[in-house]
Amino acid sequence: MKFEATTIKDIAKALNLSTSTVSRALKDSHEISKETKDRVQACAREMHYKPNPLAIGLKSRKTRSIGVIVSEIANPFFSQIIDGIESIAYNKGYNIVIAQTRESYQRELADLQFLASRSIDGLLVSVSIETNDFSHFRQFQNKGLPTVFFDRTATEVDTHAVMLDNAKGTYDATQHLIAMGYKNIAAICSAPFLTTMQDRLAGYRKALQENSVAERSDNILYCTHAGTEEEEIKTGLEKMLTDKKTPDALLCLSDKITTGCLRVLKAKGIKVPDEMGLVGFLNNDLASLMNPPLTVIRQPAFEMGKAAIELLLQLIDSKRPVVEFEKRMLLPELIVRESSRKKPEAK
Amino acid sequence: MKFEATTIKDIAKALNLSTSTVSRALKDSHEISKETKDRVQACAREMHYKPNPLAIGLKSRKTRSIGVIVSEIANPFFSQIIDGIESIAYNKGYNIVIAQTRESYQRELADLQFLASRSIDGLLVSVSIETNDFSHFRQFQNKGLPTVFFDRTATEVDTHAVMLDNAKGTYDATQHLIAMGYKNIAAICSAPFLTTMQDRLAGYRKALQENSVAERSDNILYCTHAGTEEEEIKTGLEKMLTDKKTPDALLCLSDKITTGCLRVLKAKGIKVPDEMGLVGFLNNDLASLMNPPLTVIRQPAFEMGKAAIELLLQLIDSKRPVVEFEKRMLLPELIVRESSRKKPEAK
DNA sequence: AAATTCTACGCAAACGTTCCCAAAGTCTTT
DNA sequence: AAAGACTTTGGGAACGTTTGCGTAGAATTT
Repeated sequence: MKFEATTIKDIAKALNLSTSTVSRALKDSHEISKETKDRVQACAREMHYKPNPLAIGLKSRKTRSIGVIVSEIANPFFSQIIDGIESIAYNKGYNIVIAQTRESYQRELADLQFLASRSIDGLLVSVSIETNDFSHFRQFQNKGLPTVFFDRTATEVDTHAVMLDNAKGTYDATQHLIAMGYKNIAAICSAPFLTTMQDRLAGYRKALQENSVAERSDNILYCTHAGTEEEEIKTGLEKMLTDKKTPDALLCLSDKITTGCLRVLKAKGIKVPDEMGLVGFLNNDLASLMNPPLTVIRQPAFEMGKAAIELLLQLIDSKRPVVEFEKRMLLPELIVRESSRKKPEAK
Repeated sequence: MKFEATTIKDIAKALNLSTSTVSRALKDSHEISKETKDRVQACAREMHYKPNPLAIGLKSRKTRSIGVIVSEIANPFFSQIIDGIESIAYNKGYNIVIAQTRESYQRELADLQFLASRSIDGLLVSVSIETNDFSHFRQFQNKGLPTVFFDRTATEVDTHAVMLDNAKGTYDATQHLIAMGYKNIAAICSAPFLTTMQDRLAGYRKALQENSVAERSDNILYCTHAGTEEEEIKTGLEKMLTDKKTPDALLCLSDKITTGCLRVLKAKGIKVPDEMGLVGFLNNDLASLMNPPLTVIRQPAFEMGKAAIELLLQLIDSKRPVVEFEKRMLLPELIVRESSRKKPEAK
């Protein structure tokens, strides 16, 4: 029952040739006669010969597979990115090996070890929320593992990266909210370590400043668990709402925060947008069908995945060590819907 | 710059031993003295030795990686399944290699070739919508590739499978709609080849029969592209709606159909549930936040992924050829919300 | 003291490729 | 006609492991 694949040796034996000749004939080498090539190739087809990638990998030290580390596969944002990665990988004959950290630094460490020991040709990673030390990536990169970061990047590691223009995303959204008449906009963040969060906050602040709105520190809420714990959002929000100066709009700085906030508001019977405006990051096609239809900052996730693997392949294929690294910046899209409807002039 | 990993040979040289001794010491063989083992293991740790999986794979014909073929990575239902698969794979030291078909039979063929030639230890697959010939899977299975189907199974291939009790899902949903006062329930399907669709239709029919509701053939709409083409749903639905006997509720037999229908209804200004009840398959956490909150048939996707890989590992680990195959049936969950609210007694 | 068994290790083949180096044959050049 | 240059093929090492078999020496048995 055990299946024995046909090898180059089998072909050699069948045709009374040496393995080297067969190997060369198979790759259409110029130093093999047309006649022999034809015979070999015909025989290979007939015997359903498939090269053994392990043997090739062992010999060439290339595996034509790349590792991908994300925090959560089931998060639509990340699965859209993986979709983009796969679409390029498939065309280039690479396959992708996936690992998820579930936002744990320890898991990230383990995943990296695991993948790297599996001899991948390159690595694509979006760091976990817990991670604030990036030396493990630097270490593997120095050992010769081509690495590209996407979405959440590691500042301390010098390599290609693809990210959103996060500041622009929140800047546009905040400008929009202000234009719609919202006066007191709270920003709900996840973990402060993430460069994405820092940039998003910066965009928010810039827009406030440009409109001469004073920033209020109690208008910034950190939910360190990235909304994994809805409880965290709930208590944070409750505190904010019982405050004297309750915000009139929420700017949610990540996908999970956005849906988490909406859930909490709904549970507390707070009407969006009548009692509270809402804009947030969200990469879910269902945003337009929600109640209310959500104004979202949408990331070009698919394109981000494509860009990341393109940069990685470029790194892998480059003959000489790459020293100039590219930070590719993608533009967010503000999709305006009901949840940030113009405020009726409050008396 | 090129990184050279330390090998067993390096350790052997450093300690003046043979590679066989090192190899055996590393795996704690009884025929190596305690003393030597300690020395070898210490040295291995010190030199950061990592076994080369390609070499091991070449020797053992095992790679500790399994292939996964789904139609769309970015579909939340599938990414939840992949999440489940990964969670088990990680613990067992397997990694997962992912390919997507985008519902194309040709891609499925190519993906299978691609993955199988990559020497995976086993395969997990949910067939594409276009597929109605399963011989390619049978062929690889016969060659010794352990295969397990999930969600969309291949009837003609004799192996383990994990699926939803699809008939129960639609049966429960239809019963529910009838109980809520809906009299004329249309079923919106995707491709008729899929066993899932056939089973779902059967559940719908069974419920109709048990309630002595005559089935009307013009109440069944096939959207062969699985809602990839929203246009298809739209024209199909329009035809249905201009009919004399317009349905008063829609039963959507797949995730994409569900959201597609809702989108079309919304565009046409048809109010759900007041003018049209709606129940459908949907594995998206946002269903409760939608307008209206959707009554959905939810599949235990994460568990499905776990079950699938458990069965696969069982197949891989079994010493003797497995002849008894298990069809594991998971239960759907009907989550009742607003979109199937009780009908006010018409006139 | 010889024969036997153990213990602890080394040798070398094998997994399926690739590729450097020869070598045999043909063809061209002087 | 001899020398060189191609053309086409084969031999065999190497990639990093594992593993069957062999063996030297020690320990045990007769």
